[in-house]
Amino acid sequence: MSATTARKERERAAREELILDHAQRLLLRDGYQNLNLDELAEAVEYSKGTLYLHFSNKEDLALSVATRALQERADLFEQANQFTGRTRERIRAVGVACGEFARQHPAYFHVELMLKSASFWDRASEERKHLHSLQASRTFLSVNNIVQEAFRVGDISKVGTRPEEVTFGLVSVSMGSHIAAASRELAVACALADPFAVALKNGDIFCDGIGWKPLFADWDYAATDQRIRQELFPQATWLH
Amino acid sequence: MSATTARKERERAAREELILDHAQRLLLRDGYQNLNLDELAEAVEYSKGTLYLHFSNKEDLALSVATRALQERADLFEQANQFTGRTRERIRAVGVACGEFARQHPAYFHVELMLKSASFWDRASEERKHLHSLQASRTFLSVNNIVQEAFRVGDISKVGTRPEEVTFGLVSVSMGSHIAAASRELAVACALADPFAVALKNGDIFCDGIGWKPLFADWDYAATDQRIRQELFPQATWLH
Amino acid sequence: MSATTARKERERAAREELILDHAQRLLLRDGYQNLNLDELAEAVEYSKGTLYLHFSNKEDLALSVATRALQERADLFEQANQFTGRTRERIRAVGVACGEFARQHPAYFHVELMLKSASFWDRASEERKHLHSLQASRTFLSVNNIVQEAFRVGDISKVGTRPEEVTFGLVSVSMGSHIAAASRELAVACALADPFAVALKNGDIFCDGIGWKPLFADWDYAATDQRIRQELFPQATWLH
Amino acid sequence: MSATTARKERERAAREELILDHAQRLLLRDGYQNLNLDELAEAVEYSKGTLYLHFSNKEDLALSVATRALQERADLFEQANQFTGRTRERIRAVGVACGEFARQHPAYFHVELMLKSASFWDRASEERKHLHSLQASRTFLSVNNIVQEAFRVGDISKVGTRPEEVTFGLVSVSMGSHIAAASRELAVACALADPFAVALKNGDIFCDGIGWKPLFADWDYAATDQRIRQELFPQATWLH
DNA sequence: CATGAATGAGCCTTCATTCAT
DNA sequence: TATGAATGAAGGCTCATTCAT
Repeated sequence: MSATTARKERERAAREELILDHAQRLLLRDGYQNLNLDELAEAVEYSKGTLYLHFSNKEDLALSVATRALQERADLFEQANQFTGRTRERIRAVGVACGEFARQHPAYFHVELMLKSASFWDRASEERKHLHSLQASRTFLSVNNIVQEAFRVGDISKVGTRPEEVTFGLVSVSMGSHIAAASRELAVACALADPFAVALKNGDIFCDGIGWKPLFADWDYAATDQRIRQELFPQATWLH
Repeated sequence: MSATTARKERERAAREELILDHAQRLLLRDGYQNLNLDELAEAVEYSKGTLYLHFSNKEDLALSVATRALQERADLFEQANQFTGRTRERIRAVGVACGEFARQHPAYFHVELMLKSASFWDRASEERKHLHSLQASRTFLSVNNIVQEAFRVGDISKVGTRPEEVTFGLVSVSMGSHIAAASRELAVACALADPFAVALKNGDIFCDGIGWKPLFADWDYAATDQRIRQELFPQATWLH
Repeated sequence: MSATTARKERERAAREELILDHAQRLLLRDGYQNLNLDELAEAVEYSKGTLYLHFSNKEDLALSVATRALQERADLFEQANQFTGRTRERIRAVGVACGEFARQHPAYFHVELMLKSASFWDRASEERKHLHSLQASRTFLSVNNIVQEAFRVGDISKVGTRPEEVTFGLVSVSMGSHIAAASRELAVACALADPFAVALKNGDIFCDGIGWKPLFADWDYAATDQRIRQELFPQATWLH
Repeated sequence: MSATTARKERERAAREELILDHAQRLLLRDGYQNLNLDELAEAVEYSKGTLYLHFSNKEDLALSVATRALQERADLFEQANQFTGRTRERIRAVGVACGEFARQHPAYFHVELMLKSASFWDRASEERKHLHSLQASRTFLSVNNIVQEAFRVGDISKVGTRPEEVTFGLVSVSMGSHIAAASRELAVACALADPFAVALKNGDIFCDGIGWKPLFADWDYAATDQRIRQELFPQATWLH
């Protein structure tokens, strides 16, 4: 690849990022159906035709937005996987990463749910669809690996339960908490102070429920949180 | 009211149900934005104008679909509330009711999430909006009342936790589980046998996690399930 | 005709008047195209079907409104024709009648202009169309008769001008003045105090212009006005 | 601006004129409410979407039609204002211009009246509304300036009458005559030979009526007409 | 005769996608 | 390669008219 070609490729990638940035903003504001390509083109200061040089259609574009967010999520999860300590500490690191992600992508789950619409996948390109499932796998495996390790080392000893069931439970609690927390009405009715902290707390309860050692009461998780903060998210100021 | 008027009223109500049935089907298949009133009219075999005799606009119609489902859910929850026994048995009855509901409304949570779309509530009639929040309250209170009772009688003794936080957790686990279970990919990856049973199991784990007595291991919940089945859902054949 | 039939006929006529009253009100408020038969039926407290027992379609209804107003106008004009005195006094009586009519039918000319829409006459019933032109003739002749008389007795002696041209001029001045006066912008720009008086004044100027005797300056028209008021509109309190 | 941009701009303006031409034709034939954008798009041989690249909605389009005609009218009036001579000669030039305009826009006044419909102005763009009132002012001032000059130089000496009242009268006579002349029935009843000449004649009568010197009988207005014809409308063949 | 529920053609407007330049 | 003018199908909503009761 010549130097010129390389530069052009870099410029192209940068522009794609720019498009995705604005598309994400508009998607979160308006939802998929109300995403207007005229407005997007205006926002990125490129023509509508140029958008189509990057994405073969609107579905493709939206899927890319979701995939990019999912990739970020997977990156954070894998980063959290580097955390050393007991398995429950490590799954906690993933929980913190998940919260951090939710803080940066306030309505990610709504975008994700948008993708469930059956008619959606018909028109997206195969390549984009593949990329998406790749990131989904990375996310899933990050959690599942820790759970399997927990079973292996005896931190979880629940008989009659497969690791995947625990992983599924963790995913459910996390996703459910973030979606429920995003509901103004429910958050008000329950007088939630910090909608992000609540997901972590629900995760704790779930882990205690399956007897994942060390139990919340038996360990200084405040100290663990401090380590997570220092080692994984040193730049973040939001973790208390 | 004359006999004729009464009959007409009945026919009107029946037709409204018919419209809602088909609207629900199309909503689940296509999502709100792709719901096509022409197609709906065709499906119910009434004219488009007739749809507008029942609902003042598309938003009103979709909201009615969600409200009707939510009402059914609230009915089941209140019915479950009649169940006698320990508080954890009673919350289990609600969990069973929730599973029953999910079985009958496979994608209810997606419809519910659709309503979160900001622009949605602008055009629906005040009456329909009121009806919806009414049913939402009934659902919430059904759970919250049991949780409060559990705190009162000492079945839950977790310090530093308010009843509403527990309720919020239960809602999160339940909703998260049903949404996650509806995701084909995840269900396959986790090799879930029964997607509805998993929500109940996650609920058990969560309740154990907060130390809601009697814990799962300390009680014959199979017997409780049998009572629930007999007393609340005698007609249902799906409870194992 | 039996007594019962007669009573029914009276009731029918009364209802038709009621319909026309409300239709006129709605026509002036909304214009023809925005006239809504649902709203009209609601207003008259009869069903939409009943409207169609009186009028074969919407055009027919609107034409009837216009015809009824025109008939009132023709009645007033013929009444004014009874006024005794010089021909110019008599045409003044018609002018006063015209102003009185305009006061009672603030936007009559707009309704009349509405009827000019070419496509309008296609669907109205022949009978209604005939009735309309009948009233139009009565109006025209009321004016034209006086003008012819003025030529005959020498009150107008303009050579090279036919009576019909004068009549046409009078109609133009009157209609133009009332329409122009109904235009807020123009009325404000010209600082018009009394939009109805201005039509009369323009008529005076026009009559003076053709030398219709006695000229405005040569006669006590204030006294004439008083007579018109007493003899033709004794009940009206608005004539100054 | 590059040559290409300039050419595109020209083409755009030309197409806008084309749209307005057909829109005007359809408006006069069908009225505003019956103006069908499908038919218009068909007529101009551009797509409906293209219409919306020029006009933001139907109201905007119709207003533009009216404004364009009004602008032409204002241009003619200001051109007539250049005419030199006695004030009454100059107002006659405006009258001739008005007749010329009416000849080219047979039903202009109906379009103008259409704009009076209350609901009309709600949706048109501010810019178009501003343009319209601008042209309306130009038209009004063209007449009013001459009238004021006539008062100033003593050509009109009618006491107790403000210039604006005279202007209002002239507008009324002119508008009324053109509207009345457009009415087939009335024109036939009055056996009008030339419906455009009659407006001029009514204007003469009105001017004589207020004593605007030189009176019609005291001046060779045929010669004035000839000068108007030569100086203002040399290309027109219709002035007799 | 009177009703009013039901109809369905019709219309304005939007916006994803294309393609000539 | 990048553009943006042009497209035209699609969809929500209205309302005059009909007709079974």
